[in-house]
Amino acid sequence: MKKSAVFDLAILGLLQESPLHGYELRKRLSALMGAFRAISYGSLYPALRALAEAGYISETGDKTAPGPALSSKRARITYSLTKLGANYLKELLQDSGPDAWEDEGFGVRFAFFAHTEEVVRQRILEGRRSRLAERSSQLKKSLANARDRIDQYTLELHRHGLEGVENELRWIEGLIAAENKTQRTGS
Amino acid sequence: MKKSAVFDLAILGLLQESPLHGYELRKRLSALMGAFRAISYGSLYPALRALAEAGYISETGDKTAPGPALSSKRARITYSLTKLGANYLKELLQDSGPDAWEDEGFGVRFAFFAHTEEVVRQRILEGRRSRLAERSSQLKKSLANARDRIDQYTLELHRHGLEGVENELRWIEGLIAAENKTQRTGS
DNA sequence: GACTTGTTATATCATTCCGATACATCATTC
DNA sequence: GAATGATGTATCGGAATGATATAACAAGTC
Repeated sequence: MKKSAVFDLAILGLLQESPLHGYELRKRLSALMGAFRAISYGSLYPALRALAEAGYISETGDKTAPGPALSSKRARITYSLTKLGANYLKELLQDSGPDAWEDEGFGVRFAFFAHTEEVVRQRILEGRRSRLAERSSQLKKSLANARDRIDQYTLELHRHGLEGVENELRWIEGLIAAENKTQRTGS
Repeated sequence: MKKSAVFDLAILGLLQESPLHGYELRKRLSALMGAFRAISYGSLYPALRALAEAGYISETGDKTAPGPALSSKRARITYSLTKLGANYLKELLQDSGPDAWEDEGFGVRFAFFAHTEEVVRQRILEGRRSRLAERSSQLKKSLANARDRIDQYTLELHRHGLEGVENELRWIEGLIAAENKTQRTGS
């Protein structure tokens, strides 16, 4: 029943900036996720339909074209955010729970930080920081334990994994510092 | 029909070292994937069953216990690699195609590098290197284009993504250099 | 002894999600 | 004019997840 809220957020957030059709939406979505894999149409179109049914977005396009002239232009459905959808988006942007700082969700949330309240931003960054710190200490422990028992290659793989986590941790800490500075200065 | 071969490889590779039961296997599998998410039992058990049916692994355990004494010990099925499975594993370890250097597969392949031939190792590393180089240049281009058009936060997200890719690229290049050195020195 | 809590262990199922594919229009290049 | 490739909407089978059920056992606690 409760589908991926992050997904909805990404769609609504992109539509907030400007109305888009599915193809373009997918491209932006993929860009948003960055290095991650692109989402498929098999996920996108059903999600759009669900959002439309819920009244959060509206479809306008040549699909429901006035009868005769449907062959003149290419079928192309433009989705735009409704007022109801804008409210829902605002609500989603308030959330600072685990979904917001776990791996799948964080990138999307961060991308919309410009539309997120200062307090919420800080909570999310702090949540992510503590998540990464926990993972880092786990990896360190596991590395220390395994040091002698395991394969050189596996060891190197884990070492590199730890390095990546610590890199992101430093990044987050820099962001938190920047947020605090901005706050004190008053934007 | 052709399920995830990487998955099979990971299971067979772990069972090669020692026979294991499902629960322990899952833990090792998760550790192997490192920071990535753990695979679920809903994937593991069907996969084990399929491998058993194919004759690559054998199940031995108290499940098929001698009738009366089945309540004495906890049900626990131990899986071990068969000769057929060992051959199949060897075959899988020969592969140096795209599956071996894409994101999902590379980590697993690398973890079993100790059981992989020198030539294959080099091909896989080179494949990964070129994959990462391509991604890096794409990201750079996209960053240069977007510089002025997009959000500060989104920009920072992409910048950090690029940083991560370049980090891994340097790591891979270091590994390639190390392999070459080892090869020239003769192990 | 009875109780909770936590770990080990196997198993299934609905929902979700992806990859492939099909179809069609338009722009470009040769 | 015809091939190629980008744009665009849409669906389907199969695969994977997340949640959940069940159960034996261990360790502590009251």
